[in-house]
Amino acid sequence: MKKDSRKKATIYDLSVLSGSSASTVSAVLNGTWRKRRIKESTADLIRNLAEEQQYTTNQQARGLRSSRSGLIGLMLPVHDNRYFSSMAQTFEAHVRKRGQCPIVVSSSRDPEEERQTAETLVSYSIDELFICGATDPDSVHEICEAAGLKHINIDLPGTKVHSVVSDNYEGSRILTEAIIRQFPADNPLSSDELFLFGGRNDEASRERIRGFRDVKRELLGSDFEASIQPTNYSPNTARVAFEKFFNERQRLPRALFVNSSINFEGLLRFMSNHPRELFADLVVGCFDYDPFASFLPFPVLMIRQDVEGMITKAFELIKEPLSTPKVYFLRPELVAPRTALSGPLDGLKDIV
Amino acid sequence: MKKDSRKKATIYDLSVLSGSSASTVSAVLNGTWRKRRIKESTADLIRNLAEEQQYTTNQQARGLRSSRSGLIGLMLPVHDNRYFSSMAQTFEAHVRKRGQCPIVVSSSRDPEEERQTAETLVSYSIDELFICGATDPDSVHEICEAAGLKHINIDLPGTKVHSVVSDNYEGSRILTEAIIRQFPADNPLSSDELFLFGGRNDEASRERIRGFRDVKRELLGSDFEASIQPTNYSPNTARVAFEKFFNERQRLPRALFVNSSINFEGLLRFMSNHPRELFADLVVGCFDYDPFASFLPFPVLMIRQDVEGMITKAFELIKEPLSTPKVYFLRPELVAPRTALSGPLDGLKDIV
DNA sequence: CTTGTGTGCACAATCGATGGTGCAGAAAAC
DNA sequence: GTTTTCTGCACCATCGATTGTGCACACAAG
Repeated sequence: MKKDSRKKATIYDLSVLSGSSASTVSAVLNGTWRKRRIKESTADLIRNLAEEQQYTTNQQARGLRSSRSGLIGLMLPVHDNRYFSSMAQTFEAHVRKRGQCPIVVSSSRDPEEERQTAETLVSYSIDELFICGATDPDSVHEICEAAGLKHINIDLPGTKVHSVVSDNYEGSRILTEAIIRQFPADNPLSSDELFLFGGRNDEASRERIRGFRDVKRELLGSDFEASIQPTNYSPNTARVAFEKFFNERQRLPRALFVNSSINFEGLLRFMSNHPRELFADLVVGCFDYDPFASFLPFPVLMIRQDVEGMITKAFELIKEPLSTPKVYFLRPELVAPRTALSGPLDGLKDIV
Repeated sequence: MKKDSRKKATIYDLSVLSGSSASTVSAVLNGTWRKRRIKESTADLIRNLAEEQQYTTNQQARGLRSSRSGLIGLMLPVHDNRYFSSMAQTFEAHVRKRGQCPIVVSSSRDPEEERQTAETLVSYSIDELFICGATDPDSVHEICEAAGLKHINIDLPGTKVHSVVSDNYEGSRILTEAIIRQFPADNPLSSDELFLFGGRNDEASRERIRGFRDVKRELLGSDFEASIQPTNYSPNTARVAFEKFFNERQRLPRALFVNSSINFEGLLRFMSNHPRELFADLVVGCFDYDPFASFLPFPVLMIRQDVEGMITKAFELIKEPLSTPKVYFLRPELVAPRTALSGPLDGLKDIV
């Protein structure tokens, strides 16, 4: 029987019902009651009433008082992509395990939007912020710093706090080498037949390009300026780049290093305008893993970044007092063509 | 010059600095100052100070007082899937446009977790809740109702408030028919060669199954009980179902209707254990669109649900006073094989 | 010079929880 | 029987904003 079934019960309601003070109710319900020497029986009474009244604590009030909220934020560039959505999925599982509330927000890789998003999150007194793939992590840092908000960089490193990123150089080397080895000895790939499309001037792309170039030089003897075709992380810009390439030479390279599944979608758009024969002998390496992409008609070598590892490491590091900011590298994994890996969804129990 | 550059400025700080009262500062900063007949010059002064002090309003305090938070929630089954992640992406764009803060949370299709998630969101006084793909929307409704929280169902309908869902029956008919027409007249598909895998006993699956059966009977003359193989929304359960089918008959059906891209991942897992020749003549229809899936080696017909339309409609409906709960159907779209559609990411400005 | 009408703002209660402090009564020590 | 030590809890300020109310002063009307 709620007094007013319309509005939520507060500790004051329970205080009246139980005959104790609001502070006693509060202590009982937030677990500090032993410290306050509340009788077991009083606690029981209050807990029962709370149950009966369907009491839940008002987190805004609690947060206001304690300047903490129980919210843990993850800032992503975008949602709609298997890499970032698995990041979100994995992040949520970790936060839930700690009994807190995950809040995932995207900021479109726009530095201004990143800052605004951070400001917004700060204004809700979130407890920690995981900054994933931010274009300008350091200015997000300033905002967090000013608010005394713990934070950490994932995927793209910053210089002000610890970062957890993929070992993009090594991953890129592995991928580039695998692409090259995909070709038979009697008809090997030559340097001018392997191009990298996608990415932009961020740390990840730079490292991948470096790995790509190094391996090309080591295994194919040389590289050349035009083998890198940055397109930004946009499907459409990538599509345009492929079209342009194709229009100029009437063919695609024999092998492509595609710098993210988002750019790979640009290749798909290109493909939809061209006959499938054009891709019969193509070999693609993609820095990112997408299960469907792995089964395309041509060999697709993929790099799966260690999302679970990054999140785990980030959770460890975020609580550490900041010494000098370090960057932790996690080695990503090469995924052979036609491979369906399990993902964060497999951790969920099957509901029938 | 902040007084204490460490802690955030409050209206009281600005009140001291400006020589006005806190209520004046508050009114100026939240826009109600004209109503309160504050002088333009006072307002200017305060706004400048706010800027200077990098004031941002504490949303917890504001929310506590006004029992609103500016947070708009979206509850998803899972993140890691193109359908739901595009839902999140689209939702965010809409919420941002309204100047509010999106918060996206997943609840694993677990009714208990759905309820808990709803409780949590309620305790943060979120302003509206979009319930997407919930297993038990009606008990989430109870929670929202009790808290006076506006809410709406998306993707899977409830009976207590308005719902916006795909026209699954019609979509399924379109898809089934397209699968059948994919086969040539001289070697047409027969009823016993077309199976539906995936889904479970939810409204969407039931409607899709109904459409599937109706079209089979209309175009192929008959249907049979075993043509439906529910597997739950789990990649692995789907894989097992395919394995079982294959072990029993040493082949796959000529054509498959796969009831969600999640189940399609189960087919991928099956594929990775079998030679590609096995799939040379396969035709797959999938209820969900994924750009990479569309380019697999065999023809993949896909249904793209109108995410943008659903979100838009949901935003319209959620503010309407509740008459009798209605279900709004949005017709999904058939996507031909090898089609790369643009998505919510294309709306973002290109940052270089 | 008084009454009336605006203008421009300050005051104070309030939202719901937290946590420091203090106090009454019981039990234990002397 | 008095003093000390525990128990068990109540009181109250506080977090930072919002908002209804009221008041002082200026100016116009009568």
